[in-house]
Amino acid sequence: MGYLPNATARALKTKRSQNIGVLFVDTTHSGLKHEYFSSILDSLKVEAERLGYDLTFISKNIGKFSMSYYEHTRYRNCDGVVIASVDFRDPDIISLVQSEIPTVTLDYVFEGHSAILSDNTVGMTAILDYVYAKGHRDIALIHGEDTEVTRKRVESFYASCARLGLTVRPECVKAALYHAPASSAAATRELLALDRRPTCVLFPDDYSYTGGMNEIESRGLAIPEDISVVGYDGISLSRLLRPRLVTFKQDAERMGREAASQLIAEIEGPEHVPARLSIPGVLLTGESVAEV
Amino acid sequence: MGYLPNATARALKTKRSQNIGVLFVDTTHSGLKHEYFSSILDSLKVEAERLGYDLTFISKNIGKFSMSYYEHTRYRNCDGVVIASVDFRDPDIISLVQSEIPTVTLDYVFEGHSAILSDNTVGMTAILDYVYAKGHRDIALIHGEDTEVTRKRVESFYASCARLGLTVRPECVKAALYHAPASSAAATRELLALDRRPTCVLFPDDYSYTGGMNEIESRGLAIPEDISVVGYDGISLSRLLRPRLVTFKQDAERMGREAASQLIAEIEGPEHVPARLSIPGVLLTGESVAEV
DNA sequence: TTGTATGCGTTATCAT
DNA sequence: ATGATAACGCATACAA
Repeated sequence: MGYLPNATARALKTKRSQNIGVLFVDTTHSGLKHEYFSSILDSLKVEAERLGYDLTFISKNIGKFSMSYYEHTRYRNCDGVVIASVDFRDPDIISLVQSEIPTVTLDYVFEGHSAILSDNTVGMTAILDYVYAKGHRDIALIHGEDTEVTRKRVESFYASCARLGLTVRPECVKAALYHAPASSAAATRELLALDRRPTCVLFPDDYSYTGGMNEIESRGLAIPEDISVVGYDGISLSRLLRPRLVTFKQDAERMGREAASQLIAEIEGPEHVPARLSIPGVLLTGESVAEV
Repeated sequence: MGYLPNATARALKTKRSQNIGVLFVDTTHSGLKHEYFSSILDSLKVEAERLGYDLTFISKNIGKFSMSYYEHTRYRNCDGVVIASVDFRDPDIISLVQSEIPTVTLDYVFEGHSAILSDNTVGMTAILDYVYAKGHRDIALIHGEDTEVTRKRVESFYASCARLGLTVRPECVKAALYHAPASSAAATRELLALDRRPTCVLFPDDYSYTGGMNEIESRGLAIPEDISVVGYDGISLSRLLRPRLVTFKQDAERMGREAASQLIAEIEGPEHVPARLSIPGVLLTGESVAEV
């Protein structure tokens, strides 16, 4: 009969807000535009709402006042925080994680805290097995900036090459930035200028690949006839490019869902033990890798 | 010295939460994955935070309890709500807008309330002028589901054709769904089956176009040699497809920013008069429209 | 079972 | 100016 509960008053009393903080920092100002992250956010939202929680974005600055993430989380009384797409070495992030507030990180592990991980080791292994089976023996890698994800993929790249008996030429491993086509374009330019061109190039992600794609095509080279390429992420773009891009699809939808349920389990049952979930992906084939 | 303000207690006292509700309902479960909307959300977030407000998602159900949008907004004590990507004829939306809570809608006008509008009339006009200049006289339109945006575009399509002296064949205007490649694929199939094939097809949006693209290519037809195509939105995908898609870019970044500043102006100054902002876009050219 | 006081952390008001 | 106090709306603990 017209009565409306008031979450504010309830939260003040119970110390529980039924509200989850979300940390999506647009490092490169592409946080939410990256389909991998927007998919995670989407499923995170759906699952959190299903379990009775709302989502609030947590930022460093609220107006003129600058707060730490921890302070902002406390300020908003969030019961827990999902941390994704940030610099995990930021002391501010570290102190949030080490506080009393339950946290779940995506694609990064803090010892003793829950983490949802895309299996980058398996992903890179699957890619190398695929291109090896296609006959490639001289494979270049363009990797993203130095993060835990990158380290996993690079390690797996070297390990797989060793297992397959491939020698990796140092000049064929280039550093670039994630989700930045121009950066991968520059790395591609260097690879194409080598005396002996690799037969296949692995890109940091599907979107970055488009920078390399333009670079290759503008030189009059054909994909995959002249050079083979592989992406990472498996976003819808990879299905729409021609030739269709071989890539490793990360199950972003499941990652968001698991992050929500894991965090809420921790909020509601403090005895709940932190878990480390590795979410499997799947190799998507296409026409971007030639048989050699 | 370790003192932390508590937004909950402050909100309880002041009736102001410095928190803005966001309504992004995944009608087709693609809400946040649509680059147009994720761009809006991104810039909305940045601007709101700059002005000292946080963002909380508002949904219909919070756990087992089902609430109206209005109830949910009150429950969370939101100072205002940004409404995007929803069914604006939903009575629940209408009662939220008609309540005492300040609202700003995107791409829809409620009389007496603020709205941020992408200029669909100008967009469609620009497209028709462009394809007319390229020599096309037999143009087909695949439009999205019945919304205000669609109505604007369809009206502008007919008006532009009339102005240019083009006759529109009824069988060349097809209904499909936004952001649903399969739906546009079906419409494309019907158009291709016509005795007299139109020389140019306008799609509901860039992403939907990919459904039509596959349909056209699978018939062995070439774009734009056999048939010309135009998208809408100007998302990054449109710059990456080959041939590059002619499309009308909506300034999503500015729309999000204006929505935030407009809503906050209204929250902070109740005397603030509701505004109707039309945000201009720009035609992006490509190679998807042939000279005929 | 049903009802009534107390306090959560703020801000605003009032008296000093 | 400075400091004490009531009230915001709810949940909880306790009394009836």
